[in-house]
Amino acid sequence: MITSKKTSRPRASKLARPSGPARHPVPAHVLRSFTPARHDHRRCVSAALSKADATCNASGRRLTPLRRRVLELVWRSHTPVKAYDLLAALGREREQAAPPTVYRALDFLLEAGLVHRIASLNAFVGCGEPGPGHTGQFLICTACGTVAELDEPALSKTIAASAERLGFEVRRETIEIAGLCAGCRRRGAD
Amino acid sequence: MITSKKTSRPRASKLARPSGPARHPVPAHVLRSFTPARHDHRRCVSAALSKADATCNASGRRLTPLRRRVLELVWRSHTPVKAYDLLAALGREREQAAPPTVYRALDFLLEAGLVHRIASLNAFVGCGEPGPGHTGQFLICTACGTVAELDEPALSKTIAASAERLGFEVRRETIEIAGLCAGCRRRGAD
DNA sequence: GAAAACAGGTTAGATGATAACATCAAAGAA
DNA sequence: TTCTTTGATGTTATCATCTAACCTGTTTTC
Repeated sequence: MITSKKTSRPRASKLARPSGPARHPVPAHVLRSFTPARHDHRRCVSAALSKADATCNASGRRLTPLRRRVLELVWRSHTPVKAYDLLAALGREREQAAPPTVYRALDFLLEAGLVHRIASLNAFVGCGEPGPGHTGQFLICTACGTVAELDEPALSKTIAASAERLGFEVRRETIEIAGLCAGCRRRGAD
Repeated sequence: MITSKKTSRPRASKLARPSGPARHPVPAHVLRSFTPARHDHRRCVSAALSKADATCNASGRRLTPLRRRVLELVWRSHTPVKAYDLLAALGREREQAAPPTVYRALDFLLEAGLVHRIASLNAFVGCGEPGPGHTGQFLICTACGTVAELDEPALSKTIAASAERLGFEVRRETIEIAGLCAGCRRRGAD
């Protein structure tokens, strides 16, 4: 995952989202869209880190160098990243890196709402719109591995209605939809 | 899980669902409801096994003694069962029981649609309405551990609509809603 | 009855996650 | 400032979950 990251090309400074006639314009409820084929991923990552700095400052949380570094590694890829891949990446750049190092950082980032855990993959993705309250709704492409994050109130509303009828009190929603993203369908991925 | 199963009382042969004025009558889209406090669980399990026999016969799959036994162990409890609890239970009744024994049986049962995997718990539950095509929608009570399975077309429809707008082709839905069931709320569980 | 396909046993190990305790640094109180 | 408390991380060990690979025996199919 981490190892297979495509080296981003700094000079391809098109807009982050292609300006041509997109076949599937990104609706407003999409917190994190599928990766445009070519985009300046450096910008993508640094934007995420800036947001993280801001939200941590605002909430009085300490985004330490280690935590920030783990967040950066998570954002390095648009596909979910495994804890042990993070561990390996950390191990390459510093002496000390044991499982608790990574898991503690991830716990912090999860709690701060900066990353999400994808239960069906045992993996983690950066959150496109950090902050409390929004729940995980994900579309996961099984071909390219990319994840899009939704915040679809209609979905939560439907769930709430269904739960209501059974007298069930909703606390946490795990919604992970696996399938094929538009790009992979177009190029005929299975 | 397996170890903490309540011994079912064979003589309490009320109906499986209480006939009194239920506060939350079970709607039709509920494939597997929260356990009524008292029900003849033996009947519950044997019904599941009969259904399994039937669907396997119909589809030409071989529900071997081992697979059938694992399915029975899964159904022993209305809460999701962990693979290693199954392994321990098997180990008590036969010599040979290693992880692959259980995981292979579970793979078969998953494929046959006889059990579901709850990704957020790394655990398995029996499927209330075996057969292909229906996707996992679960309400999970964090207090008593019981799981209800839904087949709420409105939910799938909402997801389909959302995916459609992004050109995403849905293949598999993982919907796991954690919270409190009616019973646990009533008795004031946290 | 031989070949092929399938079920299961067995060994080993990869991957995922946590407990428990030690150390050091930052933040707040005296 | 110095002391004290809290929080972050290092370190070791272990538990939990899942899979690969290879082998044996049993059905199924031809």
